[in-house]
Amino acid sequence: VVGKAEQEPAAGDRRTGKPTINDVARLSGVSKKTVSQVINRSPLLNGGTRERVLGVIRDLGYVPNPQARALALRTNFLIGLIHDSPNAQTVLSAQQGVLEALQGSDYAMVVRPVDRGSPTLIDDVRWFLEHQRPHGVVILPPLSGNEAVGRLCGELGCSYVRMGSAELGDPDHMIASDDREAVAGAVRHLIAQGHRRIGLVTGPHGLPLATHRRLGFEDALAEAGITVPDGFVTEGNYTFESGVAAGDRLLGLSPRPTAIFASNDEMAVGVLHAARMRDLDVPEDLSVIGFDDSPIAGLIWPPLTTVRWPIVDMARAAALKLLAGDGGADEKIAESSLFVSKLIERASVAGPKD
Amino acid sequence: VVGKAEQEPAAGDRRTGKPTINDVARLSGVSKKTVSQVINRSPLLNGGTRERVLGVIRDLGYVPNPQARALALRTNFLIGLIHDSPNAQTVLSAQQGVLEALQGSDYAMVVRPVDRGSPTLIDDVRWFLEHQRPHGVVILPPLSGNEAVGRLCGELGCSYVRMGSAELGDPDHMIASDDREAVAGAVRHLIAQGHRRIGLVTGPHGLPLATHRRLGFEDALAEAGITVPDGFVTEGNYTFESGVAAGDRLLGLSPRPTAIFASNDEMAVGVLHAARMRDLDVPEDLSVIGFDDSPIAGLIWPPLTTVRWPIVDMARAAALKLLAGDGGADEKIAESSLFVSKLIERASVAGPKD
DNA sequence: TTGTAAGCGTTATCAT
DNA sequence: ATGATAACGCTTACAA
Repeated sequence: VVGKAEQEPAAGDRRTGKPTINDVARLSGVSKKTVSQVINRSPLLNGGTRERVLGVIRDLGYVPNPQARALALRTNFLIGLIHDSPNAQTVLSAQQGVLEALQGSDYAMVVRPVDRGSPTLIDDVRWFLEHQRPHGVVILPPLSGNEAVGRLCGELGCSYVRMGSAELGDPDHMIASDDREAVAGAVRHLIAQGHRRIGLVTGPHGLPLATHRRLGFEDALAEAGITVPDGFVTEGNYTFESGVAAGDRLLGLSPRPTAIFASNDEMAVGVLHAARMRDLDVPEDLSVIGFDDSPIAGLIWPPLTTVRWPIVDMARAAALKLLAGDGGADEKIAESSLFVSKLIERASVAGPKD
Repeated sequence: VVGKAEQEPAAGDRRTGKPTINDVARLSGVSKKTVSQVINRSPLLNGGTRERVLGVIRDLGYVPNPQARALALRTNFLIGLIHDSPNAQTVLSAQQGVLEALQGSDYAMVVRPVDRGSPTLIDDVRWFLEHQRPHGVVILPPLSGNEAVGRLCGELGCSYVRMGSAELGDPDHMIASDDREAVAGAVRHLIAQGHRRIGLVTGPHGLPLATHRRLGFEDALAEAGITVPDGFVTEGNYTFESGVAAGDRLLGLSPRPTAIFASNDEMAVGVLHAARMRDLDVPEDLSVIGFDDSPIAGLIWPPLTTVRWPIVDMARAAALKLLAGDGGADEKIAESSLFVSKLIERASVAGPKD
C-alpha cells in the first residue's frame, strides 16, 4: 500500500521521510563519520569537506535525530526542574532562569513537581529520574532541603544542583543565597525604625529554608538585645491562606507586634489581609516586610517592602553549572554560587506609633 | 582486547552499570523479545513466563532505557507546552493541567516559552520541534491564535492541540472555551446592576483571544441597546502595568465609565490601582470585573469579581487528547472540548451611584 | 584527515 | 507463545 521507493538508496527516514545522516553522507560523497564530525563541530577536518557537507545539510533541511544521538551518547538533552513549591511565582521565576541558561543550547527543560509531604516522594523522584534519565536536574527550595533527594540523584548517577540557602551540603552541587543575613538585614531595618515588638511568620518547621530565615530573624533581635515574647514566632506554609491565619494569630496577641516579618511575600500579603480585617492600617498601625520580591509585592496596596531574592539568577547559574560539565557552556562565564539578597523599600514599613 | 562477550552477555550497561534487557533475558532464560513483551504488556504471553520475568526485573531493579525505546519506537515520551503568556498564573495553571493528564503515564512535560512578537518566532518553534521532537505539543493562548504555529506542527508531523476560544480552526486540534459568551454574561451582569457607561480593556489587537472577548462585550451592549462612546474601549497587553495605563485612560474620560471589564485579572488589578490613584472607591465609584479567576483575584482588596476560566481542565483535556492517539489514555474518559466559563461574584461590583 | 564496522538498548519481523 | 535476527540513526574505535 505504501509506495515507498525502497530500491533507491534509502532516501530519508523510512517512517517520517525526514533525511538521515546517511542521506547527507551519500549526497555529499563522504562517510557518516565525516558528517557526524561536522555536526559535532570536530576541529580536525578539511575546510572544503565541511563546507560541502554543510551545504548538503542546508539543502536537505537535515536535522540530526535527537533520540538516536541520545542513545549513542548515553545522555539526552533534557534538564529537569524538580520542585515542590506552593508559590507559583517562585516556580515560574526558576523556570525562566533555567531557560535563560539553556538558551542557544540543544537542551530543553522538563518540569517535574512533586509533593514533599507524600510518603512516595522519593519513589516519585526515582521514577522520574529513571524513566526520563535527564542529563541533570535543578532542585528548588524548599525541596532542596531534603537530603534524601540529592543523595538519590547521586546514587542514580544523575548530575544535580540544589538551590537553597547557604551552608547546605556539598558546594559542588549547590547554588546558595545568603537568606540568613538577608533576613537579619530586613529585621535590622525594622529595629532602626524603632520597632521592638516584631513578629515572625516562618515556613514549615524543619526545612532548612525556613530555619535559615528564622535564624536571621533571631540574629538581628539578639544583636539589639531584644527578647522575642511567646507567640511572636508562628508558622505558615508559604501560602496566602497560611499568612492570613498566622497574621491573625499575631495580631490577636496583647500587646500585639508593631511589625511583622513574613518569610515570603505571599504570606506577607496574607498578613496585610489579616490586618485589614482588624481595621489596622499598614504601615501606620503595623509594618510588614516580606521575602522574594515577587511581582505581587508591587501590585498590592500598600506596595510591600520586601527582600529581593535573586531566584532567576540562581536558577540560571544552577543550570549553567549542569551544562558546564560537558562543554555545553564553553563561553558562558561561570557565575558565583553565593547570591546576595537586598532589601527593597516600598510603603509597608514606618515607625511604630507608640 | 574486545572479549566478544556475545555468548556471555555483559552484566549491565557498559557505562552506567545499569542492567539491560539482555541481563533480564539471560537471567530469566528467555529472549529479549519476550522481555520486551512483558514490558509492553503484550496480552499474548504465558502467565508463568511473565511472572518469572517480572520477578527478575524486580530483583535486578531493571528499568528500560528510555532513549533506546525512543529510537526504536520513533517517538519519545515528551509532551511539549508552547506558550507566550505574559501572565504567570495562566502558565502555571496550564502546566498543572498537562501534568495531571500525564500522571501515571511514562510521559514528561517539557516547557517552551517563545516570544510572540519576535520575527524569529516560527524559527524558534521549528527549532524546538526539530531538536526535541516531542511526541505532541499543547499550544497556549494567546499564541494558539497564531495560525502559522499550528500549521508548522502539521508540516513537521508533530501532533498538537491548540487551546483557545471557540471558532478557532480544526476541532481535532482544538480545546476551546466559550469566551465570547462568558464575557457577554459578565457584561450583562453589569448592565443588570444599572451600569450604562461601561469601559473595556482588551488584549492586544489582532489576537483571536482578544477579539472574541471584545465581541462578547459588544454583544451584551448591543442587546441592551447601549452604544459604546469613543474611547471606552482601550487596549492592554495582559500585564498589570498595561492595566494601570488603560484604567487611567478610561478614568480620565468625561463622563467616565461607572464600570470596567478587563480582559484578564492582572489588568483588572491594574484598573483597581488606577482607581485608587484617583481616589475612587471600588465598588462605590467604579465596578470592575476581570477574567481568569487567578489566585490574585481573591487576594486583593476588594476581592475581584471575575470570570472563571477553566484553564487547568482545558490543559488536562488537551494533553489527554495528545495521549489518546496511542492508547496511552486507554481508560481515561475523553472530555468534552468546549469548556464553559462562569461568573464568580466577589466584591468589586455594585450599582452605579449616579 | 577520512572510511569501515561495531556498538548503544530497544522494538519489530519472521520463522517455529 | 517464543527465539533469532534485523532494524532504528547516530557515535566512535580502529584502520587506512
